[in-house]
Amino acid sequence: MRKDPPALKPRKLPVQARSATTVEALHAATIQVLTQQGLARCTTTRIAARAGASVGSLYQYYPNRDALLAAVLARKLSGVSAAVDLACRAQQGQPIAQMAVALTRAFLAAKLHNPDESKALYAVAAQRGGAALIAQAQASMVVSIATMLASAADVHVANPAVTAEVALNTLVGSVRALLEGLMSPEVAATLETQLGALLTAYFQTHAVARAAASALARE
Amino acid sequence: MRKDPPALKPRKLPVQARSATTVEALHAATIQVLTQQGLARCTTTRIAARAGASVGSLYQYYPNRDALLAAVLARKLSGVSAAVDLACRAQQGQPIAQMAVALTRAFLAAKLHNPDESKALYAVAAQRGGAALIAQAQASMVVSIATMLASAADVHVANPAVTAEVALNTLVGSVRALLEGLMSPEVAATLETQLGALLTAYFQTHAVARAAASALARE
Amino acid sequence: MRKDPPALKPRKLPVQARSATTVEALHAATIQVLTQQGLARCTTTRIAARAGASVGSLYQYYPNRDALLAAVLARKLSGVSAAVDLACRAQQGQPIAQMAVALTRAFLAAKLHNPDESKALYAVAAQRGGAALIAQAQASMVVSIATMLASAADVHVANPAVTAEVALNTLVGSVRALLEGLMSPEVAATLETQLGALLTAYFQTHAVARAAASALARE
Amino acid sequence: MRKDPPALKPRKLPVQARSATTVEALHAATIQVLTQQGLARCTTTRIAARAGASVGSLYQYYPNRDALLAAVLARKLSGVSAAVDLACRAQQGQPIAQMAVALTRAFLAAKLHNPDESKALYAVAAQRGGAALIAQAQASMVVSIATMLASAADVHVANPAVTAEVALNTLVGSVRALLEGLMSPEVAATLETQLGALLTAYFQTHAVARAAASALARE
DNA sequence: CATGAATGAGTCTTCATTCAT
DNA sequence: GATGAATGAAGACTCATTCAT
Repeated sequence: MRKDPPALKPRKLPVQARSATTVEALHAATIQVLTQQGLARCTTTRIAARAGASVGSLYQYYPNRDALLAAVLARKLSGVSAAVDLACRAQQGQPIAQMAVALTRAFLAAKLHNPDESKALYAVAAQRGGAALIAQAQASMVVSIATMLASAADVHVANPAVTAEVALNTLVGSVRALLEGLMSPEVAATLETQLGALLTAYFQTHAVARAAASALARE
Repeated sequence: MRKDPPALKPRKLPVQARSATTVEALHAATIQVLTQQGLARCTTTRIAARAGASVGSLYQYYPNRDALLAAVLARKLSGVSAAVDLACRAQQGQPIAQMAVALTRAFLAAKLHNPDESKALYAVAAQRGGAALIAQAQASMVVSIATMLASAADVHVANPAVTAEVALNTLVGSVRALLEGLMSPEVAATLETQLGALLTAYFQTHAVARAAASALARE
Repeated sequence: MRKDPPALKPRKLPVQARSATTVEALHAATIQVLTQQGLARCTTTRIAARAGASVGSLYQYYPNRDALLAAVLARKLSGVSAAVDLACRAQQGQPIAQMAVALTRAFLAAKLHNPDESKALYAVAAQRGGAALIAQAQASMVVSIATMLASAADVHVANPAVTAEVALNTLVGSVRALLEGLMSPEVAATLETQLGALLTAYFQTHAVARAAASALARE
Repeated sequence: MRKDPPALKPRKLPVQARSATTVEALHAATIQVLTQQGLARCTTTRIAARAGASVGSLYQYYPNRDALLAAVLARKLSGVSAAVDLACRAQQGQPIAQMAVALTRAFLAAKLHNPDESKALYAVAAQRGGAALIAQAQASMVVSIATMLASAADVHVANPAVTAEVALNTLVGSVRALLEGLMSPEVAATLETQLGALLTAYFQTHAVARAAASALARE
C-alpha cells in the first residue's frame, strides 16, 4: 500500500515535557547542520546526532525530512514577517521617506541578524514546499507594507499593494546578494543607505502629494 | 564514492564534430531533465539517456556531474551577461531614463526568454560552485552597467559601480520573485514599467545634472 | 515528485551476456534465501550477497524487491501450469478415471519436485501482487483440465470448467497441507492414490455415461 | 532488537476485569488493523492506538508482537475447530451423505462468517509459529470428523482418520481459493453443493456398506 | 499499572562513478 | 571512443521494544 500525499506538517504535538525539548533541539540542530554542512549533507541522521537524539525521535515529530526543514524555514520566515509588520505599524502616519528607511532597516536587521542561518535557509526555500512558505510570508509582508504606505502623511500612494510588492522584491534581491557573498564591500558598507534612498525615490515616483491629491478631490 | 577535489572544469574541449554534437546534446538534455524532473532527479543516467548517449560518454566530457551542471549554468549566465552587455553598449551616451528602461528590458528578456530553464538553474546555482559562476556573471554585468551609466548624456552618476550593483540586485530580486511564482499578477503585468521607473528614479537620486556638475567643476 | 504506480515488472531486458548471468543468479539466490531464511529475512541485501552481486545490480533488473519476488513466483507457477497442461493434453480422449490419476500425478510431481521452494513461495504468493499471478496460473490450469475432461471417452462431464476448478482447488489444498507439514505420514504416504480416487469419484458424480448421453440426445 | 527465544504464550492471564477488557480490545484491534492495513502495517503501535491503549499496555499482556498475533490466530482456529466438532457430534450415527453435507456446511459457515478476518489471518498463519497452531486445529478437527465417520449408519469407513484428513484438506483448499479471490463466481455460487457432492462421493469410495461389512465379518 | 517518548538496528532504494567488453 | 553492467556507500524511514515518569 502506498503512502498518502506526503504531508509537510509536523506529525504530532508534544504532550510530555521532554518532547518540547527534543523538538527544540531538532530545530537548533537542523540550523547548525544546514549552516555547517549545507543542505545536501543535512541528513536526518546528522540532524538527530547533532540534536543528541535518535532518528526515531525525529520521525516522531516530523513525517519526513522535508517537513522538518519546512518547519525550520517557516519559523524563520514568521520571525522576519513579524519584524517587518512591527516596523510598519510603528510608521503609520509618518512621512514616506521615513517609512522607506524604517522598512529597510527592519528588513535588513531581521535577515542579517543571523546571516549564516538566513543563507542556509535559501537552499531549503528552493525545495518542494518552500515556495509556498515564502509566498505566504511575502504576502503577509506586502500587506503590512501596503498598509503603512497608504497611511503616509505627506503623499498618497496610488497603488500601495503593487508598490509594496516591488519594494519588497528589491530588498530581497539585495539581501540575497549580500548573503550569498555576491555583494561588493562598497555596496555592503552602505547598503542600508542605498536601499533607503532607492525606496524613497521609488515611493515618491508612485505617489502624489497629499495637498495635490486633496485639491484634485475637491475639484 | 565522492572525490575530494572535484574539478568543475570540462575535461576536454570538443575538438571533433561528433564531440561537439554529444556535448550539445548533453547540455540540452540536462536542461530538459532539470526542467522536467528537478535537480534531485537530474541524474547522470537520466541525462545521458535523454541525450541519446551513455553514461560513459558523459564522463568522457565532464569529470563529474557537478561539472556538467556548472557548464550548463555557466553558458546560461554568459548568455544573460552578453545580452546585458550588448544593451548597455547600445545605450552609451543616452539619457539616463532611457538607460534604465533599456537595461530593464534587456535583463527581463534574457531571463524570461525561457523561464523554466532559468528557474531550474536557480537550484544549480545554489550548489557548491554555483556562487562563483554567479559572482563572475554579476561582476561582468556590473561593469557593463557602470560603464553605461558613466556615459549618461544628462546626468553624472557619482559612483557608477555601486549604483550599477544595486540596480542589478534589484532586477535580480524581481525576476527571481517572478520565476518562483511569488509575484502577483498585477505586478507581473507591469513589471517592466515598474522596474524602469524604479531604476530611473534611483539613478537620478545618485546623479547630478551634467550642467550642475560642470558648473561645480568650473568653480 | 512521487513515484509512478509501482510496477512489478522487471525493469529492463538484459542485453549483455553477463546480465543474463546476473539475473539467473538473482533468481536462484532468491529461492535459496527464501527457503533458508524465510520471507521476512529475504532482504534485497541478502539476496544480492547470496547471488554474488551487489544490491545495485538487483535494482538494475527489478524496480523493487516485490518485483523480484513476483518474477520468481511467476516462473515457478508457469512451470507448474505447463506441466499440468502437458499432462492434460496427453490424456485427451482417455477414460475419466485415468485422467484423474494422471492429473493428480502431474500436479503432485510439479509441486513436490522441489518442496522447499514450493513452500517458500507460498509466503510470496500471499504478498501484494501474488494473488494475481496465482489467479492467472489457476485459470490456465482450469482451462487445460476442463478441456481434458470434455474429451473423456467414457463419460460426458456436464460442466467441465466448474468441475475442473473444484478439482484443482482440491489438489491445491492437499499439496499445501503436505508442504506445510500439516499432513500425517499415513496420508502423505498414499496421497496420490487418495487424491486419484477422490477425483475419480468426483468426476463421475458430475458426469453422465456417454452411452446414456447419446441415448438422451437421440430421443 | 529481536530476542532469540521469543515466547509465543501470553505473558499472564487476565485476572482482573480491566485486564480482560484490554485484552479483548487488543484482539479486536489486531483483527481490524490486520484486515484494513495488512500484516506488514499491523504494528504494535497501530494496534494499541486502535484498541485505545498504549504500547506499554500491549506489552503488559503479550511478550511480543508475534505472541499477540498468535493468540488472535489461535482463538480464531479454536472457533472453527469447535464449530466443526459441534457439527460432527450432531451427526453421530447419521448416513454418510448427510455427514458430508453437514461437515461442509459447518466448515464453510465458520470460515466464511467473517471472510476478511479469515483471509487476513492467513498471513499470520504463514508466520513462524503459525504452522503449529494450524496443525493443532487440524488435528482436532480430524479427530472430530473421523469419529463422526466411524459412526456412519449406512457404511463402514475403512480408515476414518485418513479419510477425514483428506476431506479436511479438500475443504480447506476450496475455502482458501474462495477467500483469496481465486474462485470463479460459478463455483462460488454452488460451492457448498459441489463440496458436499465431492465429499459424499469420496466417503463412499472408501466405505463398505454396513450390511456387506457385517456379512463379511460373520463369515 | 499505564503511558508514550526514545531508541537504533535494519530495510529498501538511489546514484555517481568505474571499467571490462 | 562508446557502452552499460556492476558497485556499494549513503540516505530516508519504520517499528519492536524498553523504561522513566
